[in-house]
Amino acid sequence: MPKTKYDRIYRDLKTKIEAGDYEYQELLPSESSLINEYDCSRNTVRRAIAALVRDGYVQTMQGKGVRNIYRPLAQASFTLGTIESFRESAARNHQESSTKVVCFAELTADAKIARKTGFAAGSELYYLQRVHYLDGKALILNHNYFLKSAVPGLTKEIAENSIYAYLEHTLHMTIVNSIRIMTVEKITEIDEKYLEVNQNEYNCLAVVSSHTYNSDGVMFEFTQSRHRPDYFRFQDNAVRRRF
Amino acid sequence: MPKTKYDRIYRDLKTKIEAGDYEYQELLPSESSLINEYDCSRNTVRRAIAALVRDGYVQTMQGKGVRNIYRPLAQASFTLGTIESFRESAARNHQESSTKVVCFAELTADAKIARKTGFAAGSELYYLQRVHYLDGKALILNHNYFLKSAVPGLTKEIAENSIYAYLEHTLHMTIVNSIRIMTVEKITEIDEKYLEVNQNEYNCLAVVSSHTYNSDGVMFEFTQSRHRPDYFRFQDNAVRRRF
DNA sequence: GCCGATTTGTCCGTATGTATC
DNA sequence: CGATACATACGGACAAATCGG
Repeated sequence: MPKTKYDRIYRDLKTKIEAGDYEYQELLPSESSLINEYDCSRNTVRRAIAALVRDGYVQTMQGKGVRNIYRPLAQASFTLGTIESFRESAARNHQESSTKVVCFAELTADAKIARKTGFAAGSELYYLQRVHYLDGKALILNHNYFLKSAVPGLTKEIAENSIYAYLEHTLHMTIVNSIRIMTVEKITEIDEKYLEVNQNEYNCLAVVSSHTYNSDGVMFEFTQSRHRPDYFRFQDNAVRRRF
Repeated sequence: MPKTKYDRIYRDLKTKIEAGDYEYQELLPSESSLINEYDCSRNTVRRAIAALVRDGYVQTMQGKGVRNIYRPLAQASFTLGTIESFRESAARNHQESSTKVVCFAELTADAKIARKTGFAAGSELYYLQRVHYLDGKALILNHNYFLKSAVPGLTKEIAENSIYAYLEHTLHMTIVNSIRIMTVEKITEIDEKYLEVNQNEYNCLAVVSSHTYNSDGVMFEFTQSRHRPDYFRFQDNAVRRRF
């Protein structure tokens, strides 16, 4: 599966760390021994290690070595920094997932929708409402807007499964990056209807709005994900920039 | 100020992009012309560009070039992926900030605190409650726990200003990374007291819990930041991993 | 305190592959 | 098809930090 050399090394080390091959705080093998082990250049090893640093798995110390700081998560959570479909993060957390399409429509963006989504007014769009279930519980209500010209042939059946699999494997689109904003908003009647939250308990929910781009540089998706507050959980590894 | 060559290039390009030197969707100069412009190797240019990709400023396209996708933010927000002190993000957003220490205590971690913070039971800790103000409004209630052995000599006066400045410039500590979890929690009386939120309007708030490590690999800080929901706003640029 | 060995950090040059135009 | 552009990979040199003798 790994297409490149550094990816193979990255995955191999990551698997070993997750399996507990290195103690918490233990040093990994030095770069030079990894070079021998994987029969590659120093740059290639360093690239794999840099990816582990970004993941929060290890930290590097000049003159000392590379330390394992990985701690298994106590609870399942979504991740920041990388794009994952709902199905993918469910699989990563070893959870059962399913998706129900409660609305599938085609529309033309008016001024209000344009302002809300960032698409140009007049754009032809698919508009979907989808509910994501994890281990049988309704957790997320998604409002998806897809640019029809970039995502032709979308159907309700595809949306019940994985839209991203359709984009990547059938349309051969390359998804590149997604700019996301997380906020907290008041709960609405629609939220209540699909997410079965008791307003007396929680009167707001977590909202993740995202603008997603493909390799042609076109923003092809705007999505607003409304998360049940009691199950909302995002994880992030932040690094200090030292310049 | 930039200590390395790739940092100088990174900052220079970033400044130009923010200043609007390149149109949205316009291509940046090719790697080879940047090599000439900055008189450096290809690796160095690529490293600077990789940092801009991570920031969500540009996207690279094999065979085509590097496209500017930077859009100035409509609203101020905190960032994910990088560690910023409250003062630093306020400055980035051109906002006035101040901090009030409402509790400064020293304590020894019992079993309950150990479970909550991740410090070993018996650890000597500083415990602080601080309220952060932005443009005069109380936005964040922070519960900080610092490991006394790693952060000696902390005082209320230091905490009123910038603890991170003290850590980095006085103690010469190197802050490396921070593992953060974002959740939504019910509002408490303490929150209400300091953040002046009307419970009828919002009965919950956004909580960011973080475990922060220094270059010795010790977790020296656990912080729970409780954000006023109506001003909570975090931004993230996620990339699709393509392997 | 010094020195040498080890380890990571920065930077360079080159070769080859792949995608675009 | 050739020229251009980014992607991967290799190898080498020197700097900076750490550690043990």
